[in-house]
Amino acid sequence: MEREDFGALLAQVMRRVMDAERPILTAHGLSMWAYSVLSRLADRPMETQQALAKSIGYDKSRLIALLDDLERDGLLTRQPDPSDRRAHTVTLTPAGKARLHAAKTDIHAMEDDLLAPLSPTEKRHLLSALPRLAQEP
Amino acid sequence: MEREDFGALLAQVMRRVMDAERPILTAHGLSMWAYSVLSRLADRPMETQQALAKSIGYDKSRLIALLDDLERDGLLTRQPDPSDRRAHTVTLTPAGKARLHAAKTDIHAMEDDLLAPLSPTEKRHLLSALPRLAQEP
DNA sequence: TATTGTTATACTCTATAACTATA
DNA sequence: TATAGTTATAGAGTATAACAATA
Repeated sequence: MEREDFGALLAQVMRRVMDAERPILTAHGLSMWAYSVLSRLADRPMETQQALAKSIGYDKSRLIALLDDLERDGLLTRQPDPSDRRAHTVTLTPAGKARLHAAKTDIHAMEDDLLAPLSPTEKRHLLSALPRLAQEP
Repeated sequence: MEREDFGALLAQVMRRVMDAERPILTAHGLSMWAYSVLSRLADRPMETQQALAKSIGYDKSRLIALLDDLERDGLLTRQPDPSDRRAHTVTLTPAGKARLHAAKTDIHAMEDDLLAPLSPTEKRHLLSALPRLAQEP
């Protein structure tokens, strides 16, 4: 086998990143999925919970309990859409933004540490290549 | 938030790769973990099952049933180490090597496809950077 | 006593299908 | 009828502890 699997390499790096991320998120009172939800809502509110679930690759039924917790903690709000009262718009609260920002700061510091072995050029190439690989062509 | 999380990017790419890998492995009669075991054994046999479990990030207790299946299918053998009869050396059979090679060929083709949007330089940088990020410093 | 492979068991995560309320 | 959110439940995946054989 001439070359190592790209997927296997990704998995190994992923494992390292997640192992380093878990304690940071725990310290901020967030699970991995909670962090994923808050991150997704940082840019703009989501019109429906279903769209939110799909965009982070989560199941709409599992999302309920997660949103319940985050809402109870005051990190986000669910508001029925006036034009379609079945749908709920999910919005980050100021407290949610603050919590996210605090966690993200620590995570970025950890990631910078992890990426330190790379040269600036490599780092730049990596961070420019990954987004293109992430989305369907 | 100035930049996207490295971890989030990795997760997205990982999701794409795994979605593309699953049907290929199924076609070759392998689960993700089975493929991981065979890949790990490709270079050289493992002296103990415990070492094998650790090196692929799996649980030693869960490994049992997986090895049972792979052994029953004739893809690998477990042999008690003569010097320590508690330990079992796990070795790939010719059939195991053939199955792995067939699967790996298809997976590499899929990966080449997935990496196609990158320039040769980017691809080279990526495949050289990941192994260094994969291992602890 | 400690370790390897193994088994049993409990726990978490995930997917599926059904229910309600709106449309 | 179809869809958004929700609930309930079954199944897969995972972790933990305990056991027998060997060191």
